[in-house]
Amino acid sequence: MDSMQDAPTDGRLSAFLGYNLKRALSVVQADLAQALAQFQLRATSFSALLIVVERPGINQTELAEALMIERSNLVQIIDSLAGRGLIERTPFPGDRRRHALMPTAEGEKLAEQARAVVSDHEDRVFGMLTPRERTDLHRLLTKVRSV
Amino acid sequence: MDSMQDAPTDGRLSAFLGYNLKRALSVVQADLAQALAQFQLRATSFSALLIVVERPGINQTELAEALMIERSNLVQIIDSLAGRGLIERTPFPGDRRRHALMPTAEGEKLAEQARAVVSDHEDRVFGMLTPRERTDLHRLLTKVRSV
DNA sequence: TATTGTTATACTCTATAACTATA
DNA sequence: TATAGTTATAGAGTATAACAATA
Repeated sequence: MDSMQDAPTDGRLSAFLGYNLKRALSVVQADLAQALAQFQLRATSFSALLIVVERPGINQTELAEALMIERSNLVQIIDSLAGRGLIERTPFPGDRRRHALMPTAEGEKLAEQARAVVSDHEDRVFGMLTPRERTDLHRLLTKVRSV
Repeated sequence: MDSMQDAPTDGRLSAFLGYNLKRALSVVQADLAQALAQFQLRATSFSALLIVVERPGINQTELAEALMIERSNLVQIIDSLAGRGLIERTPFPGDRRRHALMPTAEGEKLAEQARAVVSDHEDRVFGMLTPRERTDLHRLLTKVRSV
């Protein structure tokens, strides 16, 4: 059969989708980390910044839910972004427990620059896929993640 | 257009393939960890055991390369599997620096049981995909991971 | 009583440097 | 000099419990 694959060094593990998912992600993450280093952003702080720019006024509980991380682990990420003047914790109208997270002008500018760099990164690491394959992969991953 | 998606709470982040890759993997990993808990195996120790069963006599450097992890981080994984009598470090013929890793009978048995459980796990987390979609996803991930 | 943000803590995963014994 | 296995360590990611302020 010409659908036989060359035996990879990780053998039948390669038959598992989950294993290939992990190996693919590790390739992508390594390139992304390098791409974001110039902005001193990690993957999660980039994601957090992007959402604050897109949904100004969001609070930390909502942001943690959107990113699917713990509230407690978000604190230091917000601390870092706020410390660099990229976002601000402002009073939340009508509820003094909450902080309305707002991007600064500088934060919006950096978010846009970083977004372009991440777009280039995606073209790089997914460049071996045809446009059709990329939309297929996107659709399949979306299905899996929303189980 | 009916290809419009409902706006997800993570907004335009969802347009990035890498982000969906990460979210999909986190769903898969959570289910896998639960599935392997009954064997007191983690994802990586399961993978290591499977490869030793498949490639008896492999040494630690080769195993680390096959799993794409650091040799140093493999040591405790091997310690744990060996401590449970699932594999053994045996003398490597002709080179006393190396260990030839060999599965025990019990190790082979557990590997087979765990493999079946992981197969069920994959049917569970990828069950919303058609067989065709699953092979498509496998092919696309293999392309990405081998960049 | 419940929620928001926060602190502290612990566990896993990952990466690097340095050591030993062997080659 | 180089390689295989090992130890120690530090950074990052992740999860849980508990607290103060506020609702």
